[in-house]
Amino acid sequence: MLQQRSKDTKETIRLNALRLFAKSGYSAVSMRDIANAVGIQPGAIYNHFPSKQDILVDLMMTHMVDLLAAANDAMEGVEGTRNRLVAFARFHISYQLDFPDHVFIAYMELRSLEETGRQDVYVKRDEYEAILREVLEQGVKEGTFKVANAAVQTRALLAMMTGITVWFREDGELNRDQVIDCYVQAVLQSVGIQE
Amino acid sequence: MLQQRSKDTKETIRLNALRLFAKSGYSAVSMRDIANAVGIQPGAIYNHFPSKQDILVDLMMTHMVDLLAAANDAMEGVEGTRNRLVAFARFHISYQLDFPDHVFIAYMELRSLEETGRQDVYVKRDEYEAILREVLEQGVKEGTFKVANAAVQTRALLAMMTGITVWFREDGELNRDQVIDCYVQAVLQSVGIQE
DNA sequence: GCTTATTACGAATGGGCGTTCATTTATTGA
DNA sequence: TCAATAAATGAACGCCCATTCGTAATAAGC
Repeated sequence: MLQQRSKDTKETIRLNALRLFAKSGYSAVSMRDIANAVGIQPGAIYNHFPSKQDILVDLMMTHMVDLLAAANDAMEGVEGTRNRLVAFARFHISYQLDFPDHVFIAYMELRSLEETGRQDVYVKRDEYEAILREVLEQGVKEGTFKVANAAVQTRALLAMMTGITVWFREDGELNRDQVIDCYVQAVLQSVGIQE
Repeated sequence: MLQQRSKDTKETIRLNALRLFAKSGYSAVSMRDIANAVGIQPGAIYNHFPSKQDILVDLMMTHMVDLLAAANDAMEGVEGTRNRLVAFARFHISYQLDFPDHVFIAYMELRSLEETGRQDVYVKRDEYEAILREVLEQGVKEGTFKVANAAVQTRALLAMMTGITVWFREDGELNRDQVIDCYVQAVLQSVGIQE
């Protein structure tokens, strides 16, 4: 039997675990499933991750850190609350569409995390939510936006935009940019801005 | 050992399975977990349901049927697109808050359903989405609403409103009615209506 | 009160689970 | 070149899984 010997086995494990977790859910995926997908024996995974739980924590934390960095990047230098809202919306939706699996497990598998990892993820998520919330608060303060409660609206908008991955298909009736435009318009109007 | 003998064991199984599935996910919950919660032996469940999968199908289909009936009820006799939109929004959000576990598993455990049950649920879900979509289409036709694409906006709004259960707590900063008002305003504004 | 249908128990089935480990093989650095 | 390290195998561990089944206890109909 030929042995696959490569430096990036760890990365391959990550990729396959992510895909499988996203498709079937953390608890429905076994270490054997992951090992099969990678093409190694189950035991070999433990050379790279101390446990199944650690794979999930790794995936979720990596995602949150990357997401935050990318978001801050996208917002940097954008001036004006309206522009900042549009920038955030476009960034968020694009990110969902680019990394649907990451987003899905970060959202869905919080309950599969043991306490330690969960708290870390919560902190990052709050940090991410704060970016949008601050834009909304600023807009309300200036009178640009009409929003009853910025914190509530933040969660409402994030849920709205995140939901896109549930139904969007690249080969569907509308293409990516058309759908993004629809959502951006909905976001803008929802804060009381008419085009 | 005392034996619990009651006609509504089946209903108790349903209740506990729902609660456990919502908390931990279908595949993370074992028949032993359910039996423990009910206070019977695992084997006894099979007097009421032919399999674990059938419990899930039962829960999801019952929910979808109830949801549809309640929605049609709530919309009956409501005239005018704006009123109908508000009625639907209020109904949908209230229903989420009243039955968060039902809603959660109907949304989350579609992937745990085998093909047969899944198709049935999809049909019901489409039927439900159609109620909102038709309101939006009507509003666009009359010029009451400003919406780029009614089908997209339907999914966007449903995702937004459904997301409320993720964070809302009855003992939180805002009470139920205040939160509903926030969401209704966001919904109305998102279709281009200013209060 | 007795028969019959329900519903429960409790033990067993075969199989899959996460994880461990002794061992072998490949790669790396001096 | 050769020891040291890293990464794989493959078999095993004990445990839990969904489900089955013979048997016992209960409830319902006559």
